Amino acid sequence: MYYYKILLLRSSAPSLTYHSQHPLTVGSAVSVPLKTTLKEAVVTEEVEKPEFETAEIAFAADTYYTNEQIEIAKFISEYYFSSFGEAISLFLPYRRSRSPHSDKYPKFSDKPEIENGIQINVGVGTPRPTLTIQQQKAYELLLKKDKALLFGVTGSGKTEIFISLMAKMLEEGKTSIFLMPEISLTPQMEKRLKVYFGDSVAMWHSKLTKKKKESILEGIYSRKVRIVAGARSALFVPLEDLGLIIVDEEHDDSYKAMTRPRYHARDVAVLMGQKLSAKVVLASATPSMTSYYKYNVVKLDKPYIDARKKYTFITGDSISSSILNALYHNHKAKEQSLLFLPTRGNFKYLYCESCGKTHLCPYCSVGMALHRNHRHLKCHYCNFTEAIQDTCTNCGHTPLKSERMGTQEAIEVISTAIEGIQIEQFDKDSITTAKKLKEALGRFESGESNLLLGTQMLSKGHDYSGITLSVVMGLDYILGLADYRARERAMSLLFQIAGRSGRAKEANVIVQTGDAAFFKNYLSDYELFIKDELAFLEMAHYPPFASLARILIAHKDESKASKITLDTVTKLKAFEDIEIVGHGKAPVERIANKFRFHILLRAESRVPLLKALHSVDRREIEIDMDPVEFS
DNA sequence: ATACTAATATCA
DNA sequence: GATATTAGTATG
Repeated sequence: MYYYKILLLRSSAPSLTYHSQHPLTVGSAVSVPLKTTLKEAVVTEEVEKPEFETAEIAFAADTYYTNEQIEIAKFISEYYFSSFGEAISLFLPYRRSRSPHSDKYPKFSDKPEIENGIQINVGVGTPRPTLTIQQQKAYELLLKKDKALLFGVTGSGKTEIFISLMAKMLEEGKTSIFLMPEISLTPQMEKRLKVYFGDSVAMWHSKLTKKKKESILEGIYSRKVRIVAGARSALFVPLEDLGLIIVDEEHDDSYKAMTRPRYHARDVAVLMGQKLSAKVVLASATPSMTSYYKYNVVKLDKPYIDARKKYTFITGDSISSSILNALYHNHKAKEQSLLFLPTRGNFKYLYCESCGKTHLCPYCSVGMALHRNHRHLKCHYCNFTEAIQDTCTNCGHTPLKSERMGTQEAIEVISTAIEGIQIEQFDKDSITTAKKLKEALGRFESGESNLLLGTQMLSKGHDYSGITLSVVMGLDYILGLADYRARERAMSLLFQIAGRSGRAKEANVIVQTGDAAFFKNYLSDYELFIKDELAFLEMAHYPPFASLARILIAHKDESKASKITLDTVTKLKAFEDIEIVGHGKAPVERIANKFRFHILLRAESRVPLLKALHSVDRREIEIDMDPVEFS
């Protein structure tokens, strides 16, 4: 009889011991009886016969998790504070060879052309895009590096480089993973990749049907699929001989998982590359401060000088007459426009209409939030509270504004003002399915609609070549968020949205902000912004110059939530090498009838943070390492 | 995580 | 006192 410790998938239960008639290998996927049902689990360790009675492992699947997968899952569970069962569930297991007798599953170096009698797409026939001199240079630089950040403005042709790299991998008998931040971006990319890779490429994301997933997995197992492209979850597919991981739009916060395990796909990709000796390429037109600071930067310049955009800065916070005017004239000229509004959040911040500055906490250099009950202002970091201000501390302007407009309202205003304008609403509320996305983009491309109006969704990757006018609203709101990356978020957003327009023709960009000087400074050079911002982050002790963790406490009983928060803070105070930046009610005080509190922690490096956090009782709190969301 | 059990609140 | 709701605990 053999005894094994097993861990339940998608469970935070501790490891349990079961027995088996037959020997099993560590990593094997198994099914075990627990209470009344069968559960999926993983064999993690062989052990001696224990004191207590054990149940028998029901059956072993023909799939298994590799040592590397187990190691990475261990890292994820320890670093991001999830159970191992939750972490390993991210991965899809490999499948054992179906032919146990001819058990030579040759590595590609042996005889790459034929595998189980199937001809695989290899080498010679792989078509490749023609690269410009700039692209070729970047491509060759990337080939030499284990990991690097490809920094290239929109329209500089990063995708051709990705395709060349993946083609190169294909020729070497290696596979590739290509990550993009949003499911909605996959159809467009699929079209481009299929041209070069045909059936060797498969698109993967969490919304695929079970059937579709199975069919793709079959392709992966049979080595027909050699490239998997898709959203976050594509990082965990069981590709053999992985040679390359590309993380496109690496600055995008969608790579950070918002549910447990709260991992950051970009960071896990880098770790995975290291573990599997696969190349990692991060890419963006507006790289994150962290990646720019941490990795080798390969710059990709545009083959021509981009002088096609004219920026106009206006103040205000609503759809003003100048915006309506510009939209009207563009519409009259039978041209297409784009209008951006930030997502409507739950919170309002005080800002000055005149100079654009947000009213800041005197201790934290973050925006003071106007509280729901409207009776006071509060800093979400240190809990500092003060009376509502009426006058701008920066320029003396009175009164301060706190209004914000949502997409729906904007559409009403514009369609009333401009007769006959067809507006395409482009946000999470209206674009709920791939079909709706396709239809909306289709209507816009065909010219059926004239104005694309939406939220962050507009900034992500879609190519709207015909746009000649972009209006960017609400940047002041983003600048004023209680988030140490508020400036980065506002700046990258502006660059991303501006990058969507004027690809084919000359374009106007209207930017509504009270702080035009800040944006103007950097319009022609995002790298200059990065350098200045990094200096700020270093001075203010924020990542990448410090490590952050956020603790979330949610409980139906407000006093209980408060007590857990305070107890945790007390425990953490014993650790001298970590700093409790602040604690108190979370900006969104109540979700799903639960009261929410939070604690923000900071340390020089991740090590003391992890040490302290592993010592506290984690049953009633949720730990978010390297947080990107503070609501 | 989830099933099960003990503890406690709710109600006629 | 019976039942509904919640808190606590063991699972092999």
